[in-house]
Amino acid sequence: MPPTIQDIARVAKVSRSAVSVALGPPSYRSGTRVSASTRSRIEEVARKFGYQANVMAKGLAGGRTNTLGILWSLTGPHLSASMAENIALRSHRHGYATQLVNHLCDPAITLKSLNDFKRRGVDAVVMQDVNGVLETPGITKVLGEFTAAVVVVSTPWKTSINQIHHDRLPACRQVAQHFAASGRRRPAILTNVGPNDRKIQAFLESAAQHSMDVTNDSLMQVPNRPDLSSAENYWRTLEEHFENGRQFKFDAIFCLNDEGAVATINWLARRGLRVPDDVAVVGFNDGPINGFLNPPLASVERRDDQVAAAIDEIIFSQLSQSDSSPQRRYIPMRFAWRESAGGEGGFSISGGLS
Amino acid sequence: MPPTIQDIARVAKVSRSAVSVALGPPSYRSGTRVSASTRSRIEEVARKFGYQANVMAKGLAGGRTNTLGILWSLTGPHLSASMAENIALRSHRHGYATQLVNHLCDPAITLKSLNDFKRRGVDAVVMQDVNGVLETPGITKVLGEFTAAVVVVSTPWKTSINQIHHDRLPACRQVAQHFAASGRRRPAILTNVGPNDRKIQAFLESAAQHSMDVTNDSLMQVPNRPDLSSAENYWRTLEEHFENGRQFKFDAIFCLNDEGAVATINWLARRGLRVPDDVAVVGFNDGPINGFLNPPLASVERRDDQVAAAIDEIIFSQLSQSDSSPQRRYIPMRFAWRESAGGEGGFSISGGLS
DNA sequence: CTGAAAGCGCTTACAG
DNA sequence: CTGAAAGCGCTTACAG
Repeated sequence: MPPTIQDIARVAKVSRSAVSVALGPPSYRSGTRVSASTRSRIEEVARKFGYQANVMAKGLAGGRTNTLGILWSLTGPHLSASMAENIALRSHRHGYATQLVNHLCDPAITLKSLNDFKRRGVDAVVMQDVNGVLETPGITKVLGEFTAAVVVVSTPWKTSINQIHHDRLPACRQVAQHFAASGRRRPAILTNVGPNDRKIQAFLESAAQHSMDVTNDSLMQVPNRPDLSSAENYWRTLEEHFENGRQFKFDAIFCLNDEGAVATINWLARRGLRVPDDVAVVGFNDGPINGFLNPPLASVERRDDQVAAAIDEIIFSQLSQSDSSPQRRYIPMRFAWRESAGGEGGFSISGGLS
Repeated sequence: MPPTIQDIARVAKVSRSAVSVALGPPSYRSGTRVSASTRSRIEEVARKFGYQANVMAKGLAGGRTNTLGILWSLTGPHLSASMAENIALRSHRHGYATQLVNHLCDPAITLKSLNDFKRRGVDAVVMQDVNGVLETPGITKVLGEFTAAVVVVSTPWKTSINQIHHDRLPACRQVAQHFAASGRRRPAILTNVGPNDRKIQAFLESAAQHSMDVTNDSLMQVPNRPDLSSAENYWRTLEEHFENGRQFKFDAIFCLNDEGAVATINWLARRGLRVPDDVAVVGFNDGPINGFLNPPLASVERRDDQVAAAIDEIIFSQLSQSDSSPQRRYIPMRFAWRESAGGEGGFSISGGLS
């Protein structure tokens, strides 16, 4: 029903191959060429017919499908979903469709999805490393089979695959520094362990270095309860931790997501503790309402837009050129001061870091 | 490199067509059949080889690609992104890949994307109607060309395409009823106009019916400022509206998203107005932290999970059977009471609605 | 019940 | 500089 390369060839009075070459990317011109005049004639006819190459045929015959595969963890606080959306939007601007897969941090799903991308002729892949999914055997090999591939990692990875190091640790240290610099003494960090171990360590080490009171109690573990929202989960964790009138002794809490921080502030309020006067609270991810909460919620800014821009740049430059020397980018998250953190903003941004 | 149908055929000592038929869905068996014994032999070989059909070849030859296209508006408050993610996850459970496109509420992009889905062999489509995107000429026709298609609409649509009516209006009326029943007299609704006109009307009409004071001022327009977050935008709108000491006279505000409601509460607090004592506030979308805000934020529950389940059911039943009589579902949003709305919960849910 | 053949719409060597 | 041909890996009539 839609016009094929055959139709264009007939009307333009050339062979099908001429059409293919004329309409394809410069790379098709290898060995074979079409004169500028026939080329523009072909383009004219194609435009008139509204010709769009059949993607499956192109892919099957060895050409590009103009498809980007996105392999992301979309569960949990919604920000990761908006990240995927950002990448998809940029991809479409380049004329690329996107296939979206939630790898759920599962190595088996990850590998299976990458192979599925191959069978589907996906040209390039961007994937997020979570929970060491990249350790999956064979993953480097299959990533290498795509025309372009980028991984977003929280820890540098020892391969030649393009990577963006989206570093959480400097921000964790900044939070500790800010607490110390603004006079807090008894810090705590509230999160689920496993994926967050390095953040926990960075925060607590930095807190200890600044002579704060770091004890075993400073880490309050939030269990994994996928049926609960983060807020609910944090709230219950605090309830369980301090039931039977057990003393709450902290003056600064770092929550590893904003929802949990909101719940924490609420919980503190019901205990008669004020934020930031009695307890400083900092969240993570810096959601768009943080500035309008009461008190405004300090957080860690992800800078996902920068990550998306870097992905865009790497993928589409390698997709258009044949030069594909491995690329590396570094994008650190950073502490975003607001009143809930206590003290003053300028303090930690300049003084605190100097 | 990966095994082809040819390889399987050779080892199983049958023809390629036999393999195709044996491994394909029941529909392939039309006219042609394979004995149970050869079939299981073929399946055995395929399993041993880890055979996965090449999707592009399948699609090109007229078969299914096991791909679902998702055409959604992903901008704005992040909830829509998590909706797309929900659909994608369900799709993968059925062995279907997903192509995600943000149609940005633009008719041209919508039509272009649907055609692109066709060229790519996408089997089924689910799309969200926003801003009357479905009015685009030719859209019914192209939707009909897919094996299955579902649209999610806020107003019933007069075609035979499968549709899910995700109705916002009952919830808007419930909010008005609740305000009236709990003694409020001067309601306002705060939102951008255009896409929300029918919600505004439902709210204000219902408020008037319950003898509240509805005036021209009751609608406070939030301008479209895509560079601002919703919270920021609502805040500024209130500032602009009541600058120069202009009197704030409302005792109940309905904000058409939660972020805006959070900003509104913050703005009221700075004016010395308490929620809900002086002003009742209700948001929209019922985000996961609403219950942990101070005061807990009443809202409108979208029930997106129900919508996703309905999409799943319709799409994949039509994809597996050839029966495809048009389906319709009705899923109303509903008012979710919390303290910011004033009065009492049971009140509006039972008494308020009776 | 099974196999040989044509064809889906492209790309890419390979001759001219 | 251009065209005829083979082939990508499948599905689906169509003969046997």
